[in-house]
Amino acid sequence: MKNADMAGIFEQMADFLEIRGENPFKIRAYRRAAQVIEHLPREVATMLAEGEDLKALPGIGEAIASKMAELVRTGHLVAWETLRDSLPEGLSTLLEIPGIGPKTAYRLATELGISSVDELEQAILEGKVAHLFRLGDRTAQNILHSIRSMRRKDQRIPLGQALPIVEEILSALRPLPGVRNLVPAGSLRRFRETLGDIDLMGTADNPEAIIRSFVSLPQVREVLAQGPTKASVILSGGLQADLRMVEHEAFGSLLQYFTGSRQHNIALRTRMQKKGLKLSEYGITDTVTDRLEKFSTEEAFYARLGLQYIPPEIREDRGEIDLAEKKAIPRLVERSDIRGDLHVHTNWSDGAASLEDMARAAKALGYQYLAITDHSGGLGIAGGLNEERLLKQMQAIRQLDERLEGIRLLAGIEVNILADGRLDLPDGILSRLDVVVASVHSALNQSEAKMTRRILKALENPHVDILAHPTCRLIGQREPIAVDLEAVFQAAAQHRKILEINSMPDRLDLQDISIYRARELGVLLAIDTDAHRPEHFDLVRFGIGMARRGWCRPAHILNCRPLEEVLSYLKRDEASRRTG
DNA sequence: GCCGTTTTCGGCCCGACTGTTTTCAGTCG
Repeated sequence: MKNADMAGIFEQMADFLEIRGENPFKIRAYRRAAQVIEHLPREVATMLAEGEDLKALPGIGEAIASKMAELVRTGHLVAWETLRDSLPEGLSTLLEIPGIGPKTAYRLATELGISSVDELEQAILEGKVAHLFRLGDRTAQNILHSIRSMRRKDQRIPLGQALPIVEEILSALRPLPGVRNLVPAGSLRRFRETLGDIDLMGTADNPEAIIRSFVSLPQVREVLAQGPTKASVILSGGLQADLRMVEHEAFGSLLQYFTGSRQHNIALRTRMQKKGLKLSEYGITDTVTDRLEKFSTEEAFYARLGLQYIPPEIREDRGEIDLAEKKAIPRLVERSDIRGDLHVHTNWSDGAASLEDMARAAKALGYQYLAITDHSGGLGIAGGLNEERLLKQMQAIRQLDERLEGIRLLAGIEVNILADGRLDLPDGILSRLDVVVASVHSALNQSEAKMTRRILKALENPHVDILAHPTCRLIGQREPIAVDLEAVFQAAAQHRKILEINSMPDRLDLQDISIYRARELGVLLAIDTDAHRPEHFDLVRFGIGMARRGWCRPAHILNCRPLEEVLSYLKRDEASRRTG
């Protein structure tokens, strides 16, 4: 049983209990547990096998810990099955419709016998829903509307698709007269890999005018709601975007509130409640004097709570509040820490730009070094390099490197890991390169055991330096390969290999919780772009976002180190392999 | 169901909006 499945079951437990009108705090406990499990950096099954006490996890007590153990041991949860069987069928499906909560779902199921979205649609059209007590025609039409818009769009979209849209909107609104602040909040600001909607926050002298401009942007397909300080719209891609404007003085608490995460805010408010402080988007209220204090910046807001500033990417209620109290939040990696890129392509293989163009683009960014790592040729990847062409390219790289001032070019390769774990270039030529990036591009459907052996074998090769996009996932398109990541991390730590954080927005691979775990195990990481054209260098911000979500400091990232240290790491690595 | 520098029992985050209502339940973020 994987963590994601287990989290799903506890989430459903919460839904079922809510439908049955159980204690709301019990329900919340199950939801919290589901969140915690979903974001664990290790599999629960592994933790149990190693004799760890699940009750040590936040939000997990006696009852839920034993249910988790039951799931791992038997693959079943009797309590969940009993609950499910006690309720009408199809309730979970109805709950997925926005605007339908547990109460409404239960009444639709029991009073009208509805068990699917199609049946619900039919019932609305026949006017049955509008006749239920406390549900009028208006509500019925709204439900119908959400059913139809739900069918139109896929739920969450990748960060990389959303960000350009957001930036377009921001650059249209920011120059308007009177605008003082305008920024994204929500999961976008926290750099979550997918988004359900877009939240924008702002302050302006004339908020209503900004709202009006927002709803009349060309990207807006439909206006869901529009008031003097808030509007919700559907963009042409089907994505929902909300804009909220507040007074300048309250911007800090607004931004904090809507950046979330929900779990972080709940933890924060619970804690401050005990100190007599009530937190909201308007500010902080002293519950004794009932006086509201406003904050124009997030920094001031956290400071008033006696906390160090907490970067948005780690606001997930995973211990950051305790650390902020002790002023011990780590200094997370930033873009300005990045000194080079160790995985890029050129038109020698499937890239779009020449060696020189890529090199100059990297230099323009102030990078100290750039590794050229085109594809190896064995597997039909467009223009992959065979041994002969690789030798020619090495020569071209060395020549260009001599000619170019201010940046060091490293000769490398992205070599395929074949189905049996061998590489598709011989050791002889790999040993002459500055850096060897290895990755899986074929036979993606292997069993977990086979795939794990395959990758471990590649990591045992003394010439391999970096394992690129370790799970091979494409967000929303291709599932990650089946692989025992814990074993990969341990092998990487043992052989002192580097794991990649691939910045391509549709990859983001490793993902945040894996980065967290790899770092914990002492694995060195590299934030690479896998750039295929100069503009791709900018994508590094996505990799940085992931690394920050994994609590990485610059010390955890190889390409935050200066050239000499990178070279000596790669070389020392080789020396240690020879002796070992 | 979880949790504890007020507590092993008695609490548990906060506010807005909507639609249906003459005071509020349900849903959402």
